Amino acid sequence: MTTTSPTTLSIGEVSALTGLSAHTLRFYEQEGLFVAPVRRTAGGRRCYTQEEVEWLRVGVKLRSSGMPLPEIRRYVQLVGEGAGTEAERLEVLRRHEERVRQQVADLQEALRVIHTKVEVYARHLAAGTADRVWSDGPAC
Amino acid sequence: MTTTSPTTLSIGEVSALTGLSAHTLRFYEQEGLFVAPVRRTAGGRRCYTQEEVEWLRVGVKLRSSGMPLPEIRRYVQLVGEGAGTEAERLEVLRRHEERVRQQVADLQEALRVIHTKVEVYARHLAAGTADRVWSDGPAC
DNA sequence: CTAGGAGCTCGAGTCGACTCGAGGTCAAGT
DNA sequence: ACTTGACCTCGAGTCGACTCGAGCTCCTAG
Repeated sequence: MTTTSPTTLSIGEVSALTGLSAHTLRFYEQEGLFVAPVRRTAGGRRCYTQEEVEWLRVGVKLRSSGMPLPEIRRYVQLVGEGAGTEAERLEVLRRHEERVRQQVADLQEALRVIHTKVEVYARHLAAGTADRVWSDGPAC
Repeated sequence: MTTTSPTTLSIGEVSALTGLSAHTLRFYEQEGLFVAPVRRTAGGRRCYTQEEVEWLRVGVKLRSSGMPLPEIRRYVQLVGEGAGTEAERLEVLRRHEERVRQQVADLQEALRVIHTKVEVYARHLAAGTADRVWSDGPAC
């Protein structure tokens, strides 16, 4: 991957740094997930600033926690509008935070159910090694 | 929705009970998420047993925690094969349990990042009410 | 006996977020 | 000058899990 000046990074470098593919980085730009289009070199190649990479680190967490692209775009757009939009940005983030907390709670509930089942199987297998494992009751 | 005998349930009843749509219940059946095809009335309508509904409660948790249909199908198939497959069933469940734990951990990490950002905005807004909110440093 | 709601099958459509490929350009080492 | 590998754009394809609709049948209450 191309190496760029000390303060600026090629798409390949950013890809390595963020774990996003170059394809995805271009896609995100096109989807408006950067405050402004990424700057280009004379030859037309993207060069990312440190700040953009910083934002990507956050953006990746927003995505991986399930924030839809349109909502991220909205947030970015607010940032782009500058001062005065902070309250709404906060609201967007808070709403998402709440959703993630709910998600975690739901997963933990699922985990409870799954783990119970795991325990049942584990117990029966431990008890029945070299023996017939229970064949009564619901089979699943 | 049609009401059925005391021990058996119509698709509408099961839908109400599990939160899955009738469409989805049929889809699941076709995808092999039941040990055997659901029994039918003389008129060709599905009638679910209590046991099947019991299983759906578990199945729903597996799905909602992200287990892919093919893996659920595999588990169901093992159940269908009867005694002797318990060890593999356990393994399938354990593998999924592990994935869910990882998912939770990832979400919690994302939550940490998001919450930090929320706090930053909250603090700045609290400090700057009726004043200009910070306009220095990275804008996002 | 008839009306209307619940079910049935089958095939097609949707949705979001990538992911890929073709066909070309740019740049750095030899 | 050439080769090679990283980039570029644009449009199309993929994937999983539903979701919907058309056109038909069934059943029960009035």
